[in-house]
Amino acid sequence: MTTDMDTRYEPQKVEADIYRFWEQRDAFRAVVDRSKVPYTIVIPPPNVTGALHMGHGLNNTIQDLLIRFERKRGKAALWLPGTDHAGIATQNVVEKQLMKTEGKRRQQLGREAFLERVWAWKNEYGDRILQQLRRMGSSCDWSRTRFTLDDGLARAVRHNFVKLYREGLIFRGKRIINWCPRCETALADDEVEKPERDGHLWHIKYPVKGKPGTFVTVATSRPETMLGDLGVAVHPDDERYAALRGATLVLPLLQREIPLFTDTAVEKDFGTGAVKVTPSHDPNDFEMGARAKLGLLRVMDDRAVINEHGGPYAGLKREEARKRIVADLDAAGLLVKIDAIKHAVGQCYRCDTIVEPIESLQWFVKMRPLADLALAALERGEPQFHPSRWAEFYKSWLVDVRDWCISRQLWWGHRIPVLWCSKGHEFATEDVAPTQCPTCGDTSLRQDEDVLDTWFSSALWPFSTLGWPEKTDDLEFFYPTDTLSTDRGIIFFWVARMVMMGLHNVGKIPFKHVNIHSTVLDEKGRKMSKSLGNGIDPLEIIDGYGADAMRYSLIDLTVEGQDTKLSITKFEKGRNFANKMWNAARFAILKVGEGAVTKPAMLTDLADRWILSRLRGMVGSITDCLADFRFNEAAREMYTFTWNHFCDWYLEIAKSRLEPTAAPESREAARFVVATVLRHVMHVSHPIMPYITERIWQVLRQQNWFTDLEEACITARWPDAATLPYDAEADARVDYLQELVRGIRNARARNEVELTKTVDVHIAVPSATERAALDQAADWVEKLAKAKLTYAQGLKRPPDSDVEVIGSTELFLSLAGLIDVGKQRANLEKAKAKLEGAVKSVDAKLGNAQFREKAPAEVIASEEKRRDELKAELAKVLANLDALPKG
RNA sequence: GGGCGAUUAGCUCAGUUGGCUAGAGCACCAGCUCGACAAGCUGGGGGUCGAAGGUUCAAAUCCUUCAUCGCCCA
Repeated sequence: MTTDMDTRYEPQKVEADIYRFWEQRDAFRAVVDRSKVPYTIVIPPPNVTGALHMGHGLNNTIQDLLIRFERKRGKAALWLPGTDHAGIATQNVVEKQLMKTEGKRRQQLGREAFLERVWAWKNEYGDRILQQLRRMGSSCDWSRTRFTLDDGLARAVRHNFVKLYREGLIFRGKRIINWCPRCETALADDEVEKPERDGHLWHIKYPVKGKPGTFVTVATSRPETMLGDLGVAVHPDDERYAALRGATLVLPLLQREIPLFTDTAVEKDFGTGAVKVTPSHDPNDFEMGARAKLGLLRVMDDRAVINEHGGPYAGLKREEARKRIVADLDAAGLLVKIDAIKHAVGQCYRCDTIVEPIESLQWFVKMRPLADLALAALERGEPQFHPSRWAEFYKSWLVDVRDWCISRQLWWGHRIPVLWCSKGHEFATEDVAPTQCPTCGDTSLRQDEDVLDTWFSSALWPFSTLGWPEKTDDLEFFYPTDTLSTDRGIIFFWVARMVMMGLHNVGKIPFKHVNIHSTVLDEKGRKMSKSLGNGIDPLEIIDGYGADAMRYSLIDLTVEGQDTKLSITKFEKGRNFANKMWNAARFAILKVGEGAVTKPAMLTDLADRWILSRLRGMVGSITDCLADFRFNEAAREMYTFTWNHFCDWYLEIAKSRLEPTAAPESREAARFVVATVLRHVMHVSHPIMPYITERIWQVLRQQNWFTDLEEACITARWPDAATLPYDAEADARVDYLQELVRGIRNARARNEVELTKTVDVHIAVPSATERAALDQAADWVEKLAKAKLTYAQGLKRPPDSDVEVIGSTELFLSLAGLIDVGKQRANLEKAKAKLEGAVKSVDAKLGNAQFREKAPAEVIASEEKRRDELKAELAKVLANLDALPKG
């Protein structure tokens, strides 16, 4: 890195070098250090198949800024990275590749050979997303990178499974599960998406046996399931069917005889009040069928093709079977009517294929006891959600929790550690290669073919990555973690399950805070998705605008709890800000030059006192904002301070004092102030904009301004606002002087005075206070306003001048020959109207007896003060208006 | 059907616990190459805060109802 600074900040030239610099210094590594307070974040592990998208961009910016902030605050900060094996998604990718390149299905290859292919794929592409995270500037401790299928995590998964199995919290049973016929696996309830779509409700007549001409009409949105009907249910109180109780119906098309039975779960008022019952293909029917002991009858295979129980429809895909069945019913005169309806149809969250509810033998986790642990923790306020409303959302799921189907008919994943011996004994074991049955010693063993839901391993992530089930130093020191930042979409999938497993296994919640970040939408407010092609690639933004610009813009745009609408042009703000910061530093370095800056014994200059006081406010505020999850406020603070206060005002004021010709004492003070401000701005901007601040920091080091400037910004200790001076007088005086400068500029613009021309300005100040302010700063007011000032109390208005009233101060701009009475009058009339309106509203308020009686004293006092000020200002405006030549 | 969120300038959004004349960025208009920055500087125009009620001395802010949009659950 060199000190040469281009006139524009060019992130492409420096980011890679800076990242290397941090890595060479081992700056991201977290060490167990009991003299420090730990601060831990575990990354939500992205899928190995994934590519960085803007949601990752935002979430990882948040995590990185928290980690950088806490690291700079002196904590032992650990950001633990890694990836998730993503069972279905990864298996799909490799299956597709296999089909494309070799025309083979995985079954043709066999389990072992196929898994070799997946591992090969993972080893080649699996860390692509981690490389992309580096581009963003993510300061993860890469030495601790974990993968949900690596040995340690596999061990944790087996340990957890066996523990839950022995505790009776994992069981195997026949239930209706969601089956994806494309992925050929079971899915958990929350892996099914249910968008509303157009469908039909077919009303079908089922003939009553032995009563020709008598029918019971049922309605269904899935007519093909009638092949599996084992009964028709009505409510026991439904008078319409009282006469038919105990009747037998004849299932159309198959002529199967099925009973009409009663069940209180039937809704009398819905449709005809009679429902067809297909126990193997619907969760409600499964329950009713069990109560009525109807038995089970699956009519579809794992690829949603009608099986041998479907009679003439055997061999048809479900869609084709539906068409044929409807046509045949119609031909038989059994189709009463077809209603168009809108209904929610389940589809696979990985491939969008319509999910088939099917009766199947699967492994489940009994969730109630675990959810109760999480609910009890929530009562204690653990974890804390940001924004807090998500706690309710999370709670609602825990209250209504259902058992979790954890077996998947996939090959890529953690194999279920349950075995059976040839005598039929079942056992679960942590042993990877068990040789005999613990019950009978039989050595002929068969392991369950299925693997576990990916979320089963993700649920252990905050502690399995720290060494659990071993009692490691890492686990003891870094657990519970501090903050989990994630998307609201996986509060149930992941957050809730981590909490339950953390409480159950480690006895402590896995994280103290859960930050639910915004959802990133496109400029039209739609979710960014591959299929819409409306995503913005973070890497393109980094290439074009720089990582800091992307990070800054994302944080600036993202209000806690609101979704973020994004378009490429939004990143210009971040880029422009980085450029501004760069140029401020460039200017400072140019003018302050090399060599030590020394703190003056006393700060005398008003502008110096003012900017340091503002700096104090900004540092304190950003510290609070970052500690309090108000990131966009922090972004705005640094922007306003750097751009408006520091660049627009302080640097402009200090320019002449930094010239070599300036008085040495004044110049030294200005050098000190510029250097100090810059140093602090780099500190507090670092969490959001790490690259540019580190780059500038390195240039500052070469300037040798400070003997105590740490070697790297990333690890330099976060500043304490309390060490900076608070100066109310300077704040107030500079506010006033800024008003004067703006007033003069305004009058100049109104009168079209050329920018190069210095104008004479007479200022009638109302009191000694304002005079004192001008005594301290007239030089820079003159410079910034391009004016020659004369000021005193009670100064009269010179001839040929325009006036600007600022509170109780009058500014008279001498305009020999250029005076335009019309413009002056318009200006004063406008001021008059505005002031009169304000005075009227204040008078109304103060004239109200209720207000005087009930409002707090300080509010009344401030209103009175305001009224006096407004009236004084109005009086001056009126007097000046009066003095204008008539006509 | 139930729950949550949103509605503020042309656009995208801020606006703490109710308390000055409601702010910013972009866009727009006018003027600026003045030795940090045109990705810039200076000045300016632009809003009855979705609607209607209510509480209050005081409402963008609290309450009720309604409208529109979005998300989640059934």
